[in-house]
Amino acid sequence: MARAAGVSQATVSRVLNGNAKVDPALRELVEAARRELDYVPNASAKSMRTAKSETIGIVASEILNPYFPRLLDALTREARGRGLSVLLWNDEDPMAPMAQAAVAAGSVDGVVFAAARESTQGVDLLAGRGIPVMLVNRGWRDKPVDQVTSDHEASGYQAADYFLRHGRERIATVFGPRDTFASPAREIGFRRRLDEAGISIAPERWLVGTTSYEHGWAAGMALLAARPLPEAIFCSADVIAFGLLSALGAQGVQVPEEVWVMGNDGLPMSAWQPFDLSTHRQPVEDIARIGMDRLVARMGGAHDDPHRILLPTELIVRGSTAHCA
Amino acid sequence: MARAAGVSQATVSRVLNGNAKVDPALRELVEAARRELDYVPNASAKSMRTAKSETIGIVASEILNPYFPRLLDALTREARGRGLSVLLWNDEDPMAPMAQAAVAAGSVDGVVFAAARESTQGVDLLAGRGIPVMLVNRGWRDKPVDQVTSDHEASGYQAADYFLRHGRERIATVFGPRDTFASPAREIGFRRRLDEAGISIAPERWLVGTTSYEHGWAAGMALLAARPLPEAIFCSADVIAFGLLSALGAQGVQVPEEVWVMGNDGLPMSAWQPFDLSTHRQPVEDIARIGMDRLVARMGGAHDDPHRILLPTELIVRGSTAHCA
DNA sequence: CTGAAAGCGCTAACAT
DNA sequence: ATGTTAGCGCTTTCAG
Repeated sequence: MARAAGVSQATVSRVLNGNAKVDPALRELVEAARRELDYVPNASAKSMRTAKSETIGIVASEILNPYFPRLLDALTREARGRGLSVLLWNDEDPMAPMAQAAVAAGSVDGVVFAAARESTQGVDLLAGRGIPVMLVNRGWRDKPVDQVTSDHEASGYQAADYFLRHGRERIATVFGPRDTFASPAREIGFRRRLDEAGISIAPERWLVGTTSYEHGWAAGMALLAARPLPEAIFCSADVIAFGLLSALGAQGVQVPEEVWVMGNDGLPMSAWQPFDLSTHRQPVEDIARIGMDRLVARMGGAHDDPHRILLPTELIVRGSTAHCA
Repeated sequence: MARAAGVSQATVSRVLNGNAKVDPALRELVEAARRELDYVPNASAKSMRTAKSETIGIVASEILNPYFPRLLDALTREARGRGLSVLLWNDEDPMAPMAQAAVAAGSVDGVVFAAARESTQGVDLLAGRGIPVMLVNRGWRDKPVDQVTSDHEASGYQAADYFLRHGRERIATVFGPRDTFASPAREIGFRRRLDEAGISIAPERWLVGTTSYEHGWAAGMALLAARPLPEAIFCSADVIAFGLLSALGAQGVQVPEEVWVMGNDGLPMSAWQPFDLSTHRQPVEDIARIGMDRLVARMGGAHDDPHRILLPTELIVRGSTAHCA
């Protein structure tokens, strides 16, 4: 390439990186040669020399969770907009071994944890070594690690508040796993609002299981077994609510006339007619943008205290709660 | 690392790569030091020296298509099982510029095209330069490029055959975009079976649009406007069928009593009670496994003719067609 | 402002 | 069987 342009290797580097002052004539020579040859600098050589890879890794453990594609789409767009490549690790191990190895090998400059489950050790290992780490949509109050998340606890609180404001006090709830971040936070928020109102829920109406259609279905069947029916049911994830609504429908229970149902996540699917589900929309694009901003700042050497950013969710009222009985 | 183990750099390399014979005592020395230091060889240096990155790229243009997560999950698992890293490019440009740049920079050894749309130019550029390229779930009869895909045309043929075998001859169809691979192939197969039976479909009952719930909904509304209703409707994607079923339901049309509906893809969601959709299941895991096998062979230097592998889909009969009117 | 040269951390050829 | 050495393609001093 330097030969083709008739200049030194150093000049090529200077032109391509735009750092130093180069004579316009030489610059044009280099750029012509680059166009001619479709030249792209070798990433390994550059990375070895600079100790930067211009690549981030994303740790994902739940690609099949219907919540994930939106987040992945947003994250990859943000990365692209910043000239960063994305390594995707489909890894459910809490140690995040693929991330550890890639960081140790210098393959990535930073790591986004998008995994739903609480993989403390993997994050600790990286953060402890000073590697730029970003937690998206995972609250983790005590850890000195950057994190951007929608305010799961507030959305739980607001869901309960919405039920109570509309006079629905005989309530049931269906939650996802306790070893994730979002679901327990929503539980805490929901319970807090109930406590304020002095309302309690019997254990058999406070169900915990997986984040899945199947769990929602099973929960629906279980809740229908006892009378009187709840006036309102909160699900910690839309996909759970889909299963619940399906079970209610299969048993001939009218929503919202007999029971209100509210989900959480704001999946596009929640607007589909058979569900028409009231829910809280998560600001996924904002999470990705702000999170990536922060990660890039860390990779650029920012040494300030970790940020913990909570973004508000937006209540979307649809047919599953809209019409009073 | 060589210093820590008290041996030469070359011996370290030999132990870690396991290629050459090394004295067991020295080997143990090296391995002890590696455990001690958590040493991982620098990926850039290795890559520069070997001109291999042990990384593949995946070109994806439709992360939000509900079909995609299963494929991505399967592909990343297969890659991990082979010790390959995965760069994900969320890129809807037909030239696949991110893939071009990464290949030119030596960042990847091979490229999987998982994009639904027909991005001919990007594939041509890579394949023309002899880069290992794999097309998953995209038929491309004429191109000298490896490809593994479910047999979209056969699944269309079988869907029509199923309708006709059950005496459903007043048929409507709802397809996805013509500039993709899967949908037109399904169209061709479906039409071929109809032609064999001498059955034709009026243009207003042969709808083409996007692969989306919304298109399915709109198609449903359009098809309901004319009487008599079709006896059976084929959708080229499950997600279209979801919209169609929703529209039929909203208009009080009974499925399957009044109309049969069949989808295509075999999404897990198609089993959900509100849809209970007959469909063709794509062998996504097999596609990923066989495709990755082939790509790895190419990256290993295989120079034989491109493979074009068609995998059969499996008809799943559910409530949307099961019960005769 | 430009070129020459060193060196990033590996692997492979060569020498022992 | 092991060590020594060259060199992959860049960026960055350092001279000029």
